[in-house]
Parts: sequence; C-alpha cells; structure tokens
Amino acid sequence: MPDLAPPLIAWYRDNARDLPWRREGFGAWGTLVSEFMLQQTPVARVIPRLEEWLSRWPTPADLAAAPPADAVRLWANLGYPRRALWLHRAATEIRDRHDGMVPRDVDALLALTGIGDYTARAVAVFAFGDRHPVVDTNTRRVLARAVEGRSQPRPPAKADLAAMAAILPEDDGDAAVVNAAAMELGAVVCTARTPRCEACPLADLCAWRAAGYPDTGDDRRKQARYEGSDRQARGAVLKVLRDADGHVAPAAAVIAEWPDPQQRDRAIDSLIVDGLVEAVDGMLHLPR
DNA sequence: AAGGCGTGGAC
DNA sequence: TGTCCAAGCCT
Repeated sequence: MPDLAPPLIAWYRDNARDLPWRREGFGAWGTLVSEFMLQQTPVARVIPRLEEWLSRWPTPADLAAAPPADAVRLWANLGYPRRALWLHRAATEIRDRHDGMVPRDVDALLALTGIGDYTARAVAVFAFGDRHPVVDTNTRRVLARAVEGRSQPRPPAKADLAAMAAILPEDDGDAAVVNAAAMELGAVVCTARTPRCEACPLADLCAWRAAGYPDTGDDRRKQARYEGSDRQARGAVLKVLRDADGHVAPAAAVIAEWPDPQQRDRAIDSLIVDGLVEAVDGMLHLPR
C-alpha cells in the first residue's frame, strides 16, 4: 500500500481552511464544543453559534452553572438539539469528575455524555496533540476511494480506526496533521457527490482512480424522509418553546395547527422522555 | 444493531 | 420538485 501521509501533509500545509478551532491556543473546551456542534452539521452553520457559545460560557463550569434551557436556546437552529443537552451534561460531568478540566484520556472522554469514537479522539488529537486515529465521514470516504478503490465507503465500523491507524506517521504532530488532512481532503476535494479529482494530492496513488472510477454501490443506511416525520413535529414543538422566551406554552397551543394531533402528542412525549421538554400542569417549558 | 434523531443548502 | 448530504451518538 502506498504511503498517503507525505502528500496529505504537504497538501494540508498549503490548503487547510482557516477555521476558528484551528487557531493557535484555541483550547480544549473550544475544541470539545466545536466537535459537538460539527456532529452532522455543516461548518458554515457552526461557526457563528460556536463564537456565541464560547463567549457566553468560556469554561465547562460556566455552562454547567447555566440552566439546560439556556443551552437549548443558544443551540438555536443547529439541529439535533439533544446535542445541546448532552453538551450541558458533559460540562457537568467535567466539572464534577475532572475538576472542570477537559480530560485528555480517550477513555475518560468516551465516558462523557454525547462523546463517541470520533469526538473522543478528535479532542485527544486536535486539542492535546496525542497520537490516535480520528475517523469521520470524510476520512471514511477518502480511505474507501484511495485505498479500497470504492466509490463510497461501507457503513461505519470499528475496523475503520485500524484502517486510519495504518496510515499514521510515528510522530505525534505529523499524525495529527494526517488526521486533519484526511478530513479536510474529504470535505473540500474528495467530496461525496462531485469529487474534484484533478485537484487531489492523492490522485497518483488513488485505487479508485486507477480502477477507472467504478460505481461500487452504496450500502450505507439512508436517512428517513423528513417531511411529515415525527422529527419534523419535534422540531416544530421545540422551536415554539425556544421562541417562548422563558414563558411556558399550553400543550394544546403548541403547533395547534399540526395536521396530525396524535403525531404532535407523540412528539411532545418523546421530547419529555429525552429531557428536552418538561411538563407541569399541562404547561410545557424547556428544562430548568 | 438497526433505527431514531433537525435543519437547511445544493443540485 | 424531491433527494442527497453534512467533523455522530444513543438505545
């Protein structure tokens, strides 16, 4: 297998985007918050919310001291609002278990609410400079094409970590750059739909290109339809409560015009189960 | 382990 | 238009 690290490192040095979390001394808390926000959410939508969030809650203890409702409100339209709740819980856990300091150890990070294989290693590598494989959807696509010769990656699997580890250089700093470079390449060149292969630093080494860009299929699971879904109903309920500015809203008045009342009630119930909504005497509000 | 979970831009 | 996609995690 060709060594992908040198061309990735050289390309990243000249082509990395200037993003807030790549600034010198951005801090582990900032990195952690950015990674939560970036889970399934585009960079351009994250940046303004991130600045606002860190300005308001500069440390985990600051966030832990705030009501969860404030976190859900500031999360605004980033989507998947459970992440706001999970980030608030993680901040509380960091305060209570780690003296308010973001832990450096991968297992300690994995034990925090809302942190999985990707986020734990992203923090350990990008905030602390340690040597671990970091695998996100971009990395999976780059490896699938360059190494396996596939047009799209297989569904995420634990084996992905070993595949990334196999191309990491020995040096911690170089390994961190290769992790970042694989993600960056997947984000701006080796994209899902219209890859810019003419601008790819791995073109000469790419197994997919060598094979003539075959369509090898895509067995990843597809997103469920959003229009008419419970998720859409949940989103509508939560938007009303976010905009209620601290006041509670009668359950019946929340999206009263929703076409399917049973679905509306089901959405409210599931939001309560998730802890995103609290009900008192039939009145709803964000969690205090 | 397979499915649930937001939101909006691009094509 | 509808479909795809976006630095995943949880149960």
